Amino acid sequence: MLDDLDRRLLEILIKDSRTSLKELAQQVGLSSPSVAERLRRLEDRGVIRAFTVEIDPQALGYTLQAIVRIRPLPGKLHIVQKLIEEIPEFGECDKVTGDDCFVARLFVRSIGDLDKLLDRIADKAETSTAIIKAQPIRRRPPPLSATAISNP
Amino acid sequence: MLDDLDRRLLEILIKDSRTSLKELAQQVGLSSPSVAERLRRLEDRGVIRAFTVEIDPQALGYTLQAIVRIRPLPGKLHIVQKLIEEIPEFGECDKVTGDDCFVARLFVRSIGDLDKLLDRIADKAETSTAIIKAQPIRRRPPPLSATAISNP
DNA sequence: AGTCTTGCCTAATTAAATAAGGTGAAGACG
DNA sequence: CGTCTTCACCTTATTTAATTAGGCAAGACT
Repeated sequence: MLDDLDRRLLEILIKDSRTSLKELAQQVGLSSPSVAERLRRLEDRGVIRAFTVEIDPQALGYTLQAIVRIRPLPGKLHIVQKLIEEIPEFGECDKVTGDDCFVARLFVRSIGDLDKLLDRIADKAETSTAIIKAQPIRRRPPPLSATAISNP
Repeated sequence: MLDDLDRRLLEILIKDSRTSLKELAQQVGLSSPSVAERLRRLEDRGVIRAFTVEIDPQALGYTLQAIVRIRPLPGKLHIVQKLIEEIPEFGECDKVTGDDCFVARLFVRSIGDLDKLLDRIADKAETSTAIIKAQPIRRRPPPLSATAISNP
């Protein structure tokens, strides 16, 4: 699937996607056109979904994050999903097995805003909210090479 | 905090962080050195945390994701946290208020791997696992400008 | 009023990305 | 068993972008 060079290129790009082809090339021992070609293929294959910037919510005034578990009332599932998608403060939402149909992440500037946002869903779903106190692991990609578990 | 030009630059970079300074410059009506300077300052201020690539877990064989709620047994909190951090399949972990001390995202290649991973925590914490069936909202940054809620 | 700072500009320089064309090894096939 | 094709890579030349240096104007500060 991925060879060792691909993995090394990805590791570097995850840390800094602005790394030049030249720099990438010498780190892995290829020429820059070869690196360019590999990257193009990683994108084509969908391994690299996007080149992007990571924004710090705190720096934007979003000092509070919460995990919200959402159980739409009977018949309200689709309306609830649409509603969530349209609220930009939801920074992530997963539809999961179990009673809590959705698990979502909410970015807010204050507890007041949290309350206001949850009110907008309150008549269509039950919610349980947990305020995030710390982030032991911030978003990171899955392992690129075999791990203790996936390849024992 | 951020002016309108900063926001427009960020919006473009979020979509594609490889956008050239020249391109950015003409999109917002500045010269490229000016854009370069603004980006530098956005980084210095910590608004832009990093330039990175988004990896597709599926393309790497991680076809399954789960949300795991973790309640460490008495006295095991730190050990559990350390354990989680060291398992690369955890792609995210938040420490939250409430009974479920941690809420984490797990990337796995199979149900079997999920089971093996949870076993490694089983003697130190209680866990509740929800398999992700769909992702109505994939990771996205908080809103850059005022919203209905945060500025009513 | 004078001067400092800030944010921007243009022009020149340096550096990087891309395009074109060639080489050699591995596997496919007559 | 040899030849042909494909593939991944290389180097070099060209194009394009980033950076540096220096200057200008507006608003803040003394």
